[in-house]
Amino acid sequence: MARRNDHSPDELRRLALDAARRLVAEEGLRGLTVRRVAERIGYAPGTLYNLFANLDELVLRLNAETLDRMAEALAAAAACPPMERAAALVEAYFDRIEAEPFAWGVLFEHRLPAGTALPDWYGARLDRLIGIAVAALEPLMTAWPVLERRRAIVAMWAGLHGISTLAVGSKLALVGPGDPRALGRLLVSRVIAAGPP
Amino acid sequence: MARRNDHSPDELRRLALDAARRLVAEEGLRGLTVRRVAERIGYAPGTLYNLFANLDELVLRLNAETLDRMAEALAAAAACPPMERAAALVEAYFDRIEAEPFAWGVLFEHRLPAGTALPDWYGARLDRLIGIAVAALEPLMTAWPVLERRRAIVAMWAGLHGISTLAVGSKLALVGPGDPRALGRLLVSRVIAAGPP
DNA sequence: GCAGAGTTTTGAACGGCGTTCAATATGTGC
DNA sequence: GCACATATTGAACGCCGTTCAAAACTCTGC
Repeated sequence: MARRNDHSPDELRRLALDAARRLVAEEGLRGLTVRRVAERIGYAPGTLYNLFANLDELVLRLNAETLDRMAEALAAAAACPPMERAAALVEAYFDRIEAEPFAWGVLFEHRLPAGTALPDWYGARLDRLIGIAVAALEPLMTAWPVLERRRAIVAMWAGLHGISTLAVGSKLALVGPGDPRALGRLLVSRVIAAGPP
Repeated sequence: MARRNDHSPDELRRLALDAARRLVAEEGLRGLTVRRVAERIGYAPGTLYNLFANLDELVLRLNAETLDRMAEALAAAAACPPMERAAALVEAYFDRIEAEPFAWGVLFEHRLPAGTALPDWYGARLDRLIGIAVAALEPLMTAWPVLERRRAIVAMWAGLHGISTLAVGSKLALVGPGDPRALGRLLVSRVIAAGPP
């Protein structure tokens, strides 16, 4: 069989990624298998290997789209008056995660085999995200020297990831009071206000 | 076959966890399988199911020990003059992670099947860890109201986890300058110094 | 219409996985 | 020695990711 002509390769990739996203939303990374994706889109497992090098690449593509969605949410939130901007970004960040907690979890749960590096197109997504945060927050950090601002923003960024990761894995509730959003607000507002050491 | 009497059940669990830790150190979570652990300790795969309910429990036990080691490292670092304590804790934290980066990664990479809660004995480990940080740092946070201190410490704690997770998965280098330790120091020192919003 | 070339799709096959469980080998107490 | 209890085994099951020769399809040139 070949060229069923139902779908172009790009359409097939779209179908596969949508099916994968749905599987992840339902059961997390453990529920995402090549065979199940294939079944959901009505093709044989082998077909997926024409579209992606292997399951790892499919997961990376899925994660890239998750990052893109976050980037759009943050960019939209950044378009507000400077005074409210930091708070708006934090809210948008957690809104996005709560909309798709499993997909966000996969971002950290998935690791490439030892020795395999993340592809460039994936790194570009991370860059874009941090770039949005830097552009939005830098002007607010009047207490910081210009050259230190990016570093501080990366620290906040990583800090938010930590909070959200622990929250998604329900390892945060065990440890203390306060919802993740409050912790995120705390972290970001304190670092912005504090100024350098 | 039965009662080979080479090892008591507790000794067997010890052997299995040691083998598991070595496998993780070599290849990460992907390299940790029931069959390989069994092979390394010279028993059949089925035997491991007398010692652990399943592979998930084995991983949780391994993670619990990883948390215990971190707790000991932090407790040791906290026994220093208050002025140096925050910095000492951050250094000890990253020292520990660098000693076993793969094992630390497994802490976040591993998720239980959807719907399964973390067991109590695991939560106790998390509690002990955060308790050590709270006891060590609370006295330093003179700018914070007493009731807010724990919340702020949890936020820092989660923030450090974010930094270390991104660093271990090499998703941090892609995004900005500065080594993880510097970001950790920045986060902790700024929150401690800042005082509440 | 048709033949052949060129692709896409298939599905069986492979080795490995977690997990179960009847059968078995080894102890212990009599 | 013998029966009881238990720790251990390893084959079996159903799943997994991945490969690849064969098959099914489309397209081209006639």
